[in-house]
Amino acid sequence: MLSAVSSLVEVARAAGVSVSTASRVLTGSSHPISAKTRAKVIATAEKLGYSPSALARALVSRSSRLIGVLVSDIVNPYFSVIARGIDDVASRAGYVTMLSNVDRRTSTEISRLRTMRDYRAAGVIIAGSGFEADPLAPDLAVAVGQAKEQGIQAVSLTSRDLGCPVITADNEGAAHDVTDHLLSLGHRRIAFIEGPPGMTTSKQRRDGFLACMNAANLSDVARCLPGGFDFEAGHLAAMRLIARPPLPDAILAANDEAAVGALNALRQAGIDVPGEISVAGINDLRLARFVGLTTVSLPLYEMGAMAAQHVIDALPGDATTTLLSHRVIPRETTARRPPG
Amino acid sequence: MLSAVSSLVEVARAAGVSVSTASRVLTGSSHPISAKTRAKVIATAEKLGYSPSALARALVSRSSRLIGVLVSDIVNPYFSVIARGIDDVASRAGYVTMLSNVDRRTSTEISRLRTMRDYRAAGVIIAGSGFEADPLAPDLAVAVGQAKEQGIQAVSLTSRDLGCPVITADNEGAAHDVTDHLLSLGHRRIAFIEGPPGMTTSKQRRDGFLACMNAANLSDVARCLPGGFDFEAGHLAAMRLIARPPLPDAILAANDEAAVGALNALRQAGIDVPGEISVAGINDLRLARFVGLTTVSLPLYEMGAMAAQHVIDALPGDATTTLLSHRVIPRETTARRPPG
DNA sequence: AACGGCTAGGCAAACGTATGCCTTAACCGA
DNA sequence: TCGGTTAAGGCATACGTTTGCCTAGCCGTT
Repeated sequence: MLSAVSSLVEVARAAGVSVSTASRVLTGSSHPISAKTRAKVIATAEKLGYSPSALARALVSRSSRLIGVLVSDIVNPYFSVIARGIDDVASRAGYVTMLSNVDRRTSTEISRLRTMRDYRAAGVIIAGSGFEADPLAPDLAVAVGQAKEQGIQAVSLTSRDLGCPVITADNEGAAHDVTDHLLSLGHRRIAFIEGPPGMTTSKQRRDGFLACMNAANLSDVARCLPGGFDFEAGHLAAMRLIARPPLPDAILAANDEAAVGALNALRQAGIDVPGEISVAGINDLRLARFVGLTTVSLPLYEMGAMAAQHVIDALPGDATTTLLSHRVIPRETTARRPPG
Repeated sequence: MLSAVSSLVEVARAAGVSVSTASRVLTGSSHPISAKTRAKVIATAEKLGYSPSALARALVSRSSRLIGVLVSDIVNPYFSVIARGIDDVASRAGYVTMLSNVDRRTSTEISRLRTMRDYRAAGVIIAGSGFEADPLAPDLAVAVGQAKEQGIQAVSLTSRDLGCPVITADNEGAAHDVTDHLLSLGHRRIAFIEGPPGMTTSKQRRDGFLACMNAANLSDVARCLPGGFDFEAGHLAAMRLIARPPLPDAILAANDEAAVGALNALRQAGIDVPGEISVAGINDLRLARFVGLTTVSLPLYEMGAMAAQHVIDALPGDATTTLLSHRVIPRETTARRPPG
């Protein structure tokens, strides 16, 4: 209470024991300590408001309880749900997360990864957006390699080839299944609003869509439009569809936000959803529930949780890929195709 | 590249200099070093993939570049925007943020604060939800006091009495101004859907609403309904209003999410917004733009940025309160009151 | 009586870095 | 020639822990 900062040394002195004894009491070591001494040390530590230096601990034990988390943008609900999953299992295990926003910039990703390394993080979870085609991508892989060499666990949440285990959603399957849902409602001419070009996730979702359409022998009426992962992109893409009739039977957007943007454009144009056209998205963010959007729920929280658990358990598994399952959530923006 | 982990000692040896010289080169100390030696050290460090231990640095310099951030729930956009503001200025200054979700539980808040202290954070930014009436609130203040004694900067983002500087939005003013906006559109009978009971923010927003109504001599037609900060709460509150006609002229919700919930209930009941009734919220989350909700924009990002800057600059200012300004954003859910 | 094992506790080294202080050499002006 | 300043670099200590190894006493066994 009096001293500005109290170290183990001070606690030991005040309790009349050696530093090692104090340490052993406070860490709950298996080394035998008399009940009396133990109580004395604990009481003294309490009284002095002792706070063990996690820094010193990490230094000597050569392992911190820090987990680095790299996301594109924490404001994006996609990433915040992942981050939440990570933090929940991390803090339950006594770990703390270092969060960093990298804004889809691989160079930033590399630099932040280096920072996490400097802090001797137990592990790093990379949930950046994953631009496969980025010329810096190999450098990132190198940085990941260096981290691993230093004993830092790395886990990727997008399936880029980073030389570390990947835990991710089955994006392709998700897109496939929601497409299938639209087909089961009788829709045939389906337009797909793509995600940002170059991103792994974008590609996987488009592949899923096309695979499903192909399997149904509908590849000739499948249509892909350039889009993006945000509201405006969806809005714009839908406007373009509206401008060149006839409208498709249904629109699938690579993303809930884009789907809502499309929804908005359609309704502004006086087009009834789902009366005249169905709309669906992917992700099942809270937003989707608000507007009643049909979508597919991705295991984002679980991805984060699992990745954190992987780091904490110091699991190996170098090139393993874990695919978590999804679920189509039908809501009010999709309906059976109207006759005619 | 070869050694699993390389320390300054190894770099020094490999470069044929002493540890202190290596240190001075790598930290850019003002101590004079010959250009040749400097180059040699830098090259060696590069070749060995040297990563300076931030832990050891922090230990010896007695100050880390870690900033603790306590939020209720990072998935809530309110907090993620704040967190983004923090991280942007933090990482630009070479700091890294430790994020922790405390779920409105003061006990968790205290425990996480302790963890941040153990890591000798340079500062802690407390953006928990702020339950004033919580019996543990004094304990939190004590924990903050201990942290400060240890040289840890503390900043609160809600105006609880924590004995540390407060940087916050003018919640009362925001509610006042958006109420005023509704009045200026001719509305008189306004219903306010409150936030969760016991929270500072809830109370301030209600106060702002009531103050504005009082000033307009309309306290007799001002009506407050219990609500909450989420979609369901707004939905429920609106349902109750619908069940007992007549409808008010307008509804102000303490929150965008609740406002959207109310909007949803009204439209489900076939009530035209803004034709028959106006609806407004507070916060101006992305969601508000999507649904065209009239709201008031709060400086959440700036709050975070400013708090981080405060920590980094190690500013004093014990009991100071900084109020950041807001702006009413009229959109499509409010309109002039229909005649009759 | 000698010895093994257990309990309780202390000593000191190590983790990786920063920095105050010292030494040496070179250089400059008087 | 000499004192003084400056450049360049090394030595050693400190930061706050953990932990392997050692000591001392005590008890029980043979």
